[in-house]
Amino acid sequence: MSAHTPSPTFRPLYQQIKLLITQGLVSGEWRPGEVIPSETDLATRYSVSQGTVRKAISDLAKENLLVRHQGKGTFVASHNEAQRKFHFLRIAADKGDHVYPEGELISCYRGKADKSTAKLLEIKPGSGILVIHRYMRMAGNPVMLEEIHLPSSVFKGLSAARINQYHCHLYSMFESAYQIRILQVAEQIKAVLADAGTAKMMGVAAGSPLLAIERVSYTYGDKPVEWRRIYCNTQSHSYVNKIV
Amino acid sequence: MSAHTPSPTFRPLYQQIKLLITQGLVSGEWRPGEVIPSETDLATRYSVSQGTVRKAISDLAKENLLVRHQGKGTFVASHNEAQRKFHFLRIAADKGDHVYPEGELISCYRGKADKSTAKLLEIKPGSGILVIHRYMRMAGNPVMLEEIHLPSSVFKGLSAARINQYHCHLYSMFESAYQIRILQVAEQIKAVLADAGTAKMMGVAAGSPLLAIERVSYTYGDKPVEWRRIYCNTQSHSYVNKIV
DNA sequence: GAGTGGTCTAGACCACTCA
DNA sequence: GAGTGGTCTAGACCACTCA
Repeated sequence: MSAHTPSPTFRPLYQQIKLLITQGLVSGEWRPGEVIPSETDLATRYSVSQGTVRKAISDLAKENLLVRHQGKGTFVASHNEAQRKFHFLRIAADKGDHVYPEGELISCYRGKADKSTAKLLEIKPGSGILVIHRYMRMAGNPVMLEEIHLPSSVFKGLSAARINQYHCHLYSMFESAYQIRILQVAEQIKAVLADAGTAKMMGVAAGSPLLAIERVSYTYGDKPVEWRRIYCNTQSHSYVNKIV
Repeated sequence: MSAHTPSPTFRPLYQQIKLLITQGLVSGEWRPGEVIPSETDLATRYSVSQGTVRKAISDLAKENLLVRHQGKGTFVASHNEAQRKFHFLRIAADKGDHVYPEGELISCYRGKADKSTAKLLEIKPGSGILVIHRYMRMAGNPVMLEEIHLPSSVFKGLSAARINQYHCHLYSMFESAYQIRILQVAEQIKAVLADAGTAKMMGVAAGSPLLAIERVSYTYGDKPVEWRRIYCNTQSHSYVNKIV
């Protein structure tokens, strides 16, 4: 690979290396939790200096695609890691320890994308989707009620059985069963009043205040692969956010 | 400055440089919006290579303390920059453009910190505090109602007049008038029902759902310098969050 | 002790800004 | 054209991990 190419096609070498490494991740050459080749190996493979590979890896680590461990190597990030479990789950009990909620599948069925769902998932209206309802329980109480929409073209063969097989850990299942890694989520949060049906399911009085969170989740290349609506009982839990 | 110092006192040079630069920011040697010396100048000043200064600056830029502009120099970050205006303000209208809300001061008075306020601000109970009430209006409507608590030991001589002088841009005022730069905020969000008084002030029916956001804001060294409670009407606005 | 990532240097050259 | 940050290299040595 040549050093600098002149403008206007100028693109730094390390960005090209980032793309090559990302391709290795997308293609599954290196899978979540696995170690990738060392910096020096990648440097010879791509015919660049170790410093250039290093910059590419640093960026990818910053973007949470890779995790570096001094002395051990660089690993493909995974939702199975402890510190990632809470990364996209910003609900915490006001008192007590930070306990990971237990998912409980309510239902899973096939349907067609309506106009707004299609727009959010960037698919054609009428395309097949999967609709999943589940509880997230904390200390046994149903703190969240979720309605999850997935494009069935991406999640082929997904069923209630498979969800339960992964103990309702959806993002881990996306990774392991479909090689879909969630990298980013965008949320819109509102305060709403619980309607009769939702209230009953969540064990609160009708008209209770709930957080209504709409989330779209993105994988490589900013491709949306999930949208969900979450109702959250904030009686004794809060949505926590840290902005730096 | 010597190259590597042996363990156990080992601390990378670039981290020491980060500290030195941060001290220049805290002391006011370089003020928000101003340019700091070039990488080569800092390298000679601190007797390290330009690469080491560069790594220190990169980190500080990543932490939003500095902003780099190729060809121009490295600048001290400021809340007056356009892209920072919305950084800590995650409320957006569901429809229409991204308009910055107008602040409207309701009241500003002195008080004493109760136990919980003291704990959040890390001051002694009974210490003097300033309490500020204000609206944040979007397109004229009071979308947010805020109750802001500041330690008076930090914000000496703060008054309604000074707040209005800065057009209710509090974080800009913190910077310009008190050299306090907000670097990080931690929020807890709940859904609540509007009580009669709050409802009246916000122009909604009593019992309407509102977001209740509790925010603690931190400056250099993770020092808390503000806590506020925000009530937000999410009828036609949302709290937006992007998690990467 | 071999292999990994982490730090640091000195030097080259490029892209961008501004006068 | 001078000055800034941005990229890239080659090489040295350090801290950490694991067998």
